[in-house]
Amino acid sequence: MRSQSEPTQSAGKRAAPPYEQIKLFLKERLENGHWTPGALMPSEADLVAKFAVSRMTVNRALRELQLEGLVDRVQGVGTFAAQLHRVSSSLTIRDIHEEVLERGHVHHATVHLAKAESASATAAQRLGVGLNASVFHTVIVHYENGVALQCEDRYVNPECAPDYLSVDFTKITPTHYLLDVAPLWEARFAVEAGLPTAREAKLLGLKITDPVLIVSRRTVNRGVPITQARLVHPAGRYQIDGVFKP
Amino acid sequence: MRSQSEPTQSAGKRAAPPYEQIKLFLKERLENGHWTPGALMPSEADLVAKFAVSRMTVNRALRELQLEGLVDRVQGVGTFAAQLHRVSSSLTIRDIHEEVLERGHVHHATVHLAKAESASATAAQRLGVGLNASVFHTVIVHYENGVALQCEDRYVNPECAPDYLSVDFTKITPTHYLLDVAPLWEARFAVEAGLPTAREAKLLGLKITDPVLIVSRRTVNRGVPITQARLVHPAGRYQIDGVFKP
DNA sequence: GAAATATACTTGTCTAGACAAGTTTGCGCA
DNA sequence: TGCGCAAACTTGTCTAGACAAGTATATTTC
Repeated sequence: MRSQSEPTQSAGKRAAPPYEQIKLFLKERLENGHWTPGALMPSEADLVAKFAVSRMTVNRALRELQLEGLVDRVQGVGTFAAQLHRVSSSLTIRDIHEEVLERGHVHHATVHLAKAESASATAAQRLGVGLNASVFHTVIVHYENGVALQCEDRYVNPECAPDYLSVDFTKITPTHYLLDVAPLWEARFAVEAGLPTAREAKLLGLKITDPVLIVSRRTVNRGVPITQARLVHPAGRYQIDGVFKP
Repeated sequence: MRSQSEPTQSAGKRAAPPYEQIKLFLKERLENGHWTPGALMPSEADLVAKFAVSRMTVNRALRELQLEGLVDRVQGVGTFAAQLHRVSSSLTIRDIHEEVLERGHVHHATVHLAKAESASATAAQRLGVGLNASVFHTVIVHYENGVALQCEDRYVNPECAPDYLSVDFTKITPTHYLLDVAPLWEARFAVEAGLPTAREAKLLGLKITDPVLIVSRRTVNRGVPITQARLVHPAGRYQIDGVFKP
């Protein structure tokens, strides 16, 4: 017969493995403030005794909480409840198509430019290639339920995606396509406010004095630039959201 | 004598433990494209043989790569190189003081409002408390090297931080203070472009037609609202950056 | 040739040690 | 009373199994 604190099995659906039950127990204690940030938590030995499991099982639970940023561990000292500021302020920028679908809305795109060019100084600087290098350049507008949501101005390195220009970007986003053909290993991006260019204003149905949210993103693999995109969104029509709840 | 592929120890500094060496080996192979996303990677048994370690050691390496989003694992099938789009698009919003210091610059703050109020409809809605509930309200401008960078308009729940108004916010940021006294467990935030209010424009030295980057952030613990902040940044003076490189 | 079954392979998870390494606490001695 | 050392506690990491559970492959049977 298992002790009261021993990881148990419920009727019907399979119970979570003991290491997950221990994680959940500790998470709940953290959530209800039993240990405020900086507070010392029970040692591995304590938890081994409490849950009647092996130390490796307890260790896995604690290490995963540590990797999730919920606890801090110091060799020889102990395990402490963590302050959650850093982990609670993370957010993820999504592919526009996926984002719109997740809202239960309809995404469509119109292609306004798709051609090979010699890189201008701006293009070269944005993509990280040499002046006059051959680059692919697309300008696409994305809509949610018929409303312009994003103007995507993108340069692509032909070396990484030679067939880029033959793709129908009314059916698949460049982001999605490039994921398949040009896997990334590094990315840099920035989020800022600004004003649209005249062209962007026109494509988005804005005045050039209307504020926009600009996400710039550049991806690289093995030192080779893959793509650089400038994603422009009308203020009031688009925001990036984040939620944190362990 | 250790085999060629056995985790080894280098002269001088202590070698990484075997599980970390295996992670590094696999990361390097992933980085150089040896396995492109979706490709099947060696099984745990293969890696056990290759590195002459126990299966638990290999398992830990793979599981941590999985938690970092670099590989996908399917029980009974195998381990696969992951597509990195989602994990590569994450970024973290920092405390302004810490961010400025990290750039090697000087941060200072001026306090323009710090008082207890009855929550207006706007304040109540923003913080998630009842209309006319007592709330603390501060308006603070943060500078980097003397240049206004952020106007912070914040409401705080007195229940969570009763001594909030007695704090000198020219010496510590509200974010930092609240971290200590009112640990969070949940957070919601949004990043968008917009225009400043007349007051924000004045405090930031802007015209009300100048675009701004607005970060809204609300934190909660055990269902109780802690704080809500509207952080307004002049376009051109501030951006949120992210870098991804496993 | 298809279906059923067995076998093999793979990940998921656990145990019960073990030793390394770091830190804290307690004890003995000057 | 303070210092040095030993003991105890704690996390870091590893081993060598073991069994569970999922999937893929091979074999057997109809």
